Order: sequence, then C-alpha cells, then structure tokens
Amino acid sequence: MALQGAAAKHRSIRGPKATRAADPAKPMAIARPLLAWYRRHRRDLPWRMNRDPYRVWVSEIMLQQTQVERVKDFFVRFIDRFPAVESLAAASERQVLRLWEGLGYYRRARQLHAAAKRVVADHAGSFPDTAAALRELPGIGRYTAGAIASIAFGRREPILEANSRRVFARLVGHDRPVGGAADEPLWQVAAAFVPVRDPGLFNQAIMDLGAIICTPTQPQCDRCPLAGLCVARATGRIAEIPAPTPRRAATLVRETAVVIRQGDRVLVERRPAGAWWEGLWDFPLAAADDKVARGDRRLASISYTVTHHRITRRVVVRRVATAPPAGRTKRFVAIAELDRLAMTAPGRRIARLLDANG
DNA sequence: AATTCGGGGTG
DNA sequence: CACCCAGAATT
Repeated sequence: MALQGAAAKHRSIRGPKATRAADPAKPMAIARPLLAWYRRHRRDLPWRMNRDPYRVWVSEIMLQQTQVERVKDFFVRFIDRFPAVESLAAASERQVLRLWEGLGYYRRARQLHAAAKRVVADHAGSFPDTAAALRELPGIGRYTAGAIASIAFGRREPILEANSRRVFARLVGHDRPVGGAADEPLWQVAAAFVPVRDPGLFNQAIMDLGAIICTPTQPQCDRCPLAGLCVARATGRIAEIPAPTPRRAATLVRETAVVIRQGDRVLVERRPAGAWWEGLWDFPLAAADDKVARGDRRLASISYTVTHHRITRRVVVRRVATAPPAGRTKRFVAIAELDRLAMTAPGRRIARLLDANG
C-alpha cells in the first residue's frame, strides 16, 4: 500500500504502469466498473426517458452552467409546450423566452430557437448526427456537441464539464490548473477513456459519479467504483485536485428603477440588444444624471448579483396623469398583465412587489 | 487568453 | 459571504 502510494506520487499521466492507477491506454478498466455502478445508482432524470436527440439537445442547453435540480421543472414544462423541434421552430421568440424566464443565460434560449429553425429548414427536421456537424449550430460548443453525439447517436466522443473535469483530474492526478485552454490535457484523458461501446452511457456515468460520489468537497471515496484506480486518492491529494481557479473581485453597481404608474398600469421597456437580459422586459432605469423627481415614492431596494457585479437597485414609484407613448420597446401595461411578459429577474421582483402592494 | 453572460442552492 | 454549477460566444 505504501509502495503503491509512493510510486503513484511520481507518476505523470503517461507514466509507468507499475501500480493500479488509471491508465488511459486501458479504457475498459474504467468503463466496466463505472457502468456497473451506473446501472445501480444512476439518477432518474426527465431527459433520460429516451434518447430522442431533440430532448437530449434541449436538456444539454438548459444544463449549461445550471444545476440539474434547477433544470428539471423547466425541462418538463418546455418539452410539454414544445414537444418536437418543429413546434419549437414555429414558436415566437417571446414564447420561448417566457418559458426560459428564471433559468438565466437567455442567449441560450435565443440560440436554441435559432438552431431549431435551422434544423427544420436545413436538415428537414432531423438533427445532424456527428459532433462536428452539431457544433455548427448556435449554442453548441465542444462539450454539448460531444454530449449529444454520444448520448443520442452513440458516437465515441469525449465530454468535459464540471463533473467530468473533476473526476478525470482526480483519477489521473492532474494537479495543474484547470479551465479554458488548461483543460486540454483533460480533454485528452476523456478522449482516451471513453469506450467504443456505450460512449453515451459512459459519459453520463462519469457525470453522475462526479455529482453523487466525486463531489467538490467531502467526496465519498469509500463508495466510489474507481477508488482503487484513483491517483489523487492514492497520493492523498483529493482535496487539492482540481486546483481552485482564482476569481475576479465583485464590482459594486448602484442603479435606480422608476416605476411610472398611472392607475393600475405601469411602463415597461424591452432590454435593447447588447444589454444584459437582451429582449426581456424591465422597468426603465434612471439615467445617471436623472434626478429622482419630487413626489417619487421609494418602494424598495433590491440587490442581486450578475456574475461579478453586485447590484443594488433602488425602486421608486412615479405616478403620472397621462400615459407615456408606447412602442415596440415600451409598453404601458396593467400590473396584472405583467405575468405574461418575459421579465428580467430584478424586474420580476419589482412586479411581485407591485402585485403585493396593490 | 480573458470576459461576459443568471440565478439559486449550499456551507 | 464565497463557492458551485452537464459552457458558449465574443473580444
């Protein structure tokens, strides 16, 4: 045991094979115990009912930087409303965004919609079935192409995302920084391990292992089917691998939203192209030099975080006698009608305040 | 290579 | 509060 640990300590990914460490040259050494574990412990997820490429695709887009538990209900509602690529392609962007509201990264929804139209128009409604062709569609990058190609089409394609990055890094003892270009060695590890047989199940199994057993903190190595092959475990470096990536400090932002109200109607604006939450509705934000008018009533102050921006939004209500002009990007709508609009997260919080306060 | 996209859950 | 999450596109 001590011998094994000492030997593993000085082994690189392509090092000698003196011990039982994971060896990319023998993919089945990983796949066999992993798939056996997966058959018993895999998560029961709504997108795993079948291998319909459309469903796999929708789930993979929703899951980008979004946790499984959060996606479940959104996925079921979305599939219920748009059961096939044709119905999604035929929908309006407004409908798609409304179903996406609250899930975040709204560009995903617009790209999903655009890709659906392209699949219908250019591929007669059937998905491209190789990773390279899938990557031509908007919103599909290296990971998502590999996931769809392997899961829906049985292609031998690797994947690397948050779970598999951690699992593979620990498995081979990859103690260098990860993320971005630094992930390339781990892509090579993933490519070496993914088996010809059942690559889709293998990829899903790696992700489930990362989500259930090989967790970021306090992994349950005693229940891991790959524990005996894991270099990080053999060398006692589980807690240090993968190396944490430095984060940017948060920037503080202050802004003021003005609820322009006449009776039970309020003014909302659509976020312009290039702005955060492009295409979603929100209350107008006061310009930096726009003094809060006399008579404005302070309604609330809400804070929220967008990546590395910490934003405090003061909300004031300004009652007006005449309705401001409407247009494609400005609408004057009854508070009760705000439900039907796809709104930004802070905008929705304000809408709920208005609803609660009458 | 670095930045920019959300939002909620967790310790 | 810090960290995390089935990443992709843009610059």
